[in-house]
Amino acid sequence: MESLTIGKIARRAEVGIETIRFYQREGLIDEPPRRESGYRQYPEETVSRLLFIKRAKEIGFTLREIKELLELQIASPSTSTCDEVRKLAEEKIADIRSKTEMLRRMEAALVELVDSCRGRVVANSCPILDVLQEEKPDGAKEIESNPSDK
Amino acid sequence: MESLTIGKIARRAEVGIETIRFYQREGLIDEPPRRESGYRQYPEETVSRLLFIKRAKEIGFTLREIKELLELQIASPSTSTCDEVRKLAEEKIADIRSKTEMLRRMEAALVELVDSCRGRVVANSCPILDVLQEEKPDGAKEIESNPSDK
DNA sequence: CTTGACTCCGTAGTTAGGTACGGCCCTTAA
DNA sequence: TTAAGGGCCGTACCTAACTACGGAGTCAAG
Repeated sequence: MESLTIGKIARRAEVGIETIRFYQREGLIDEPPRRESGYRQYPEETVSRLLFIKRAKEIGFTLREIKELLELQIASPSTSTCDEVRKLAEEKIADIRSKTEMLRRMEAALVELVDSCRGRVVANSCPILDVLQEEKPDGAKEIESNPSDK
Repeated sequence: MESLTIGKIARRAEVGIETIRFYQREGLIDEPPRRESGYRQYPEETVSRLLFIKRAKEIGFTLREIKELLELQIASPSTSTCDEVRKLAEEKIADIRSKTEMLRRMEAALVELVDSCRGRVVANSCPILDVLQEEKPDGAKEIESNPSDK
């Protein structure tokens, strides 16, 4: 009763039908049950999955990474993978924090830019690139002792 | 004196030489001055630019978008563009906030996952996809009155 | 019971973003 | 002064992630 054709989930998730077939081949979407005719029958849930993929792509995850993220939930098969799951999840959290930090800096730089524009003062050198100035708050790391970089 | 060859900035920014030439062609890096021999001479600043591009790519910006971001600083030519600059900057801020929000949700979901793993309770259905459940805190928008989506 | 929209599949083509090649010239340290 | 290691250029190639095609079977509204 609550099953959808590929065309319907495509419209709901705002992706192409071919894209869904592609994700299927790549293992991001499970192979759904079929009618006798061969038509795919998707559960509602698949729409969420597609939306998740879309959003995750927007924040720079590759399909490979997104697949890993999605698999983090289905780690039920063997309980021994719990540590692995935790490890991978922690890696992803680190990725996410790094991305968030960059976004925070970029937002600050852009807000500053907008403010200076509002104040009728067009900053001659807007601070987008300053995003990186702060990259190493202390100069402890990267002493650049590499002699090949003459 | 403070000029670098393409190989040196490539090593400093940890990108390939060919990539730099490619960015040059695409207009993300200005054409630098040359020696009589034709060798490119880059200022230190170019390294920051390359690092910025790298980081911006990691958070899902395309090269086209990154170019726009970089151009937001050099809006000095005509003061009349101030409004345009502000408009574009505000759009980018909105993009950034949307990305940040998705990252915040994903991080929360993963932290929850790690916590439940730690507690020796492997959640049977980990909450990665719940990221989307909250997508519309109120159900006001998207009434889905489209009759073609039968 | 037909007709127009939908779906099937395999395969080929496309775009973004690099990456490699190769023949030749330049630089620099021994 | 020479040889190893850059660097120059144009062009060709590559991977990821789609996107399109086409011929044949299916569904459902009228």
